[in-house]
Amino acid sequence: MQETLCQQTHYTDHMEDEVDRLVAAWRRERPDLDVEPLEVLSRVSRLARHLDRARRLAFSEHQLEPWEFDVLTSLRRAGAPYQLSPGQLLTQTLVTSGTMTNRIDRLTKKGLVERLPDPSDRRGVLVRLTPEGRDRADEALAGLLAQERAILAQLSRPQRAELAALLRRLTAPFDNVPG
Amino acid sequence: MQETLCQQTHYTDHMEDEVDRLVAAWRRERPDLDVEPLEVLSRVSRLARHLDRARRLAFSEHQLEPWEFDVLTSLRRAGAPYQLSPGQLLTQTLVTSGTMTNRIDRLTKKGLVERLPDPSDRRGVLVRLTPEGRDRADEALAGLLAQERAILAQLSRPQRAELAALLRRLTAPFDNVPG
DNA sequence: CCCATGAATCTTGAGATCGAGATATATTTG
DNA sequence: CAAATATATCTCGATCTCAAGATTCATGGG
Repeated sequence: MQETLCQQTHYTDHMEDEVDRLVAAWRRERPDLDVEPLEVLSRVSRLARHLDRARRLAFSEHQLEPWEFDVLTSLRRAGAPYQLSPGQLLTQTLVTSGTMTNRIDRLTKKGLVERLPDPSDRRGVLVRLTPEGRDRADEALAGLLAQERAILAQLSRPQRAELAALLRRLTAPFDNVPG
Repeated sequence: MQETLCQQTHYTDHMEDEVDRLVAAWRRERPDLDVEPLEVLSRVSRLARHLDRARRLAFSEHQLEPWEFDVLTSLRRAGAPYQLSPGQLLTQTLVTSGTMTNRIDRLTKKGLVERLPDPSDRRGVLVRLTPEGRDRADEALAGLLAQERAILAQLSRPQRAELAALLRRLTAPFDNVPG
C-alpha cells in the first residue's frame, strides 16, 4: 500500500444518519463491545432497503416489480438470443431455486419470458426473453439509472470510484467462492 | 475539498466480482448508456443480500431469525427499561406498519417482548423487551460482530472508516427526510 | 364544547420468499 | 456396464412482507 497524493474525503457537512445514532446507542449500552463493524455493514443493509423502496416506486410507472426487473435485465444483458439457464439466473439474482422457478412461471404467464428445453442437457431448461420482455427491460433500466444518478449526486466522481472499489473488496469473496 | 496526503486505495489484487461482469455486459449490449451508477449501487444491493444470508446462518445457532434480531436489538439499544413505540421501531427497521404489528405479535407469543399501553397517549403502545429477550439479543449481537469482523478483514481500518464515511453521505438523505 | 383534521396502530388479503425434499438426467467409478 | 454420486430444476407448505384501509384517539379552531 503506497502513499500518494489523492483526494481526501473530508466533509464539511457531517450530516448524521440512523447508523450514527445506532452506534452511539450501542457504545452507551455496551461499552465493553467494539461495534465498529456496524459503521460499514449496517449502512450497507439499510441503504439497500432504502434503494429497494425507491426502486419499487420508480418501477411502478412501468408496471414492473423489482424482482421482475432483476430477471428480465439479467436476460437482456446476456445479449441475443437473450437466454440463460435458471441456474445462471440464480447466481445473478441471489435467490433460491424455488423462488426462481416461481418467478419464471409468473413471467411466462405475463408473456415476458418463455421456457425452452436445453438442447445440450435434457435435465435443463433455457429461459428466453420475449420481444416485449426486452422492451420492458430497456425502458425500466433507463428510469433506474436516472434515479440512481440522483442518489449518487451526493458524491464526486472520484468518490464514487473509490466507493465502488472498496465495496468490490467485500463482494468479491462472496462472488468468487462456492458459497 | 482539500488535497492531503492520505492512504491511496491501490489494490494489487484486482479480484473481479459479479458487478464487474454485469457492468461489462451492459457496456457491450447498451454502449449508448452510462451505467456507472451500477458500480456502486448494484454492489450495495448484492452485498446486502449476501449479508442477509450470512446472518441467517449465524443466528440459526441462537434460534433467532434476522427480523427477530432487528427488533430485539432496537429495543436493547434503547437502554433500560428497553421499550419503544411501534413507530420508533419502524424507522429503525424500515418495514411497514403491518409488518411490525405482525412481528410484535410473534415475538410476544415467544415471550421475548410484551406490549404495554402508552401512559401518555391512549392510542399508542409501548413494546418492552423481556429479560429473556434481552439475553437473546446480547448473545446474538456478539456472534454477529464476530462474523462481520471476518468479512471486513478485507479492508484496513482507515479503509473501513473511509467506506463508512462515503456510505453515510448516501444514507443520510434517506434518514433525514420525511420519506 | 364540538367538529375537522391528523397521527399512531392494527387488520386483512394477496403475493413472494425460503428451505427441504422430490424427480429426472449426467457423470464418475470400479 | 452398473452403481453411486452429483447436478438441474421443480414441488410444496410455512412464513413473511407489503399495501391499503379501518380504527382509535389527540389536537386545534370556531
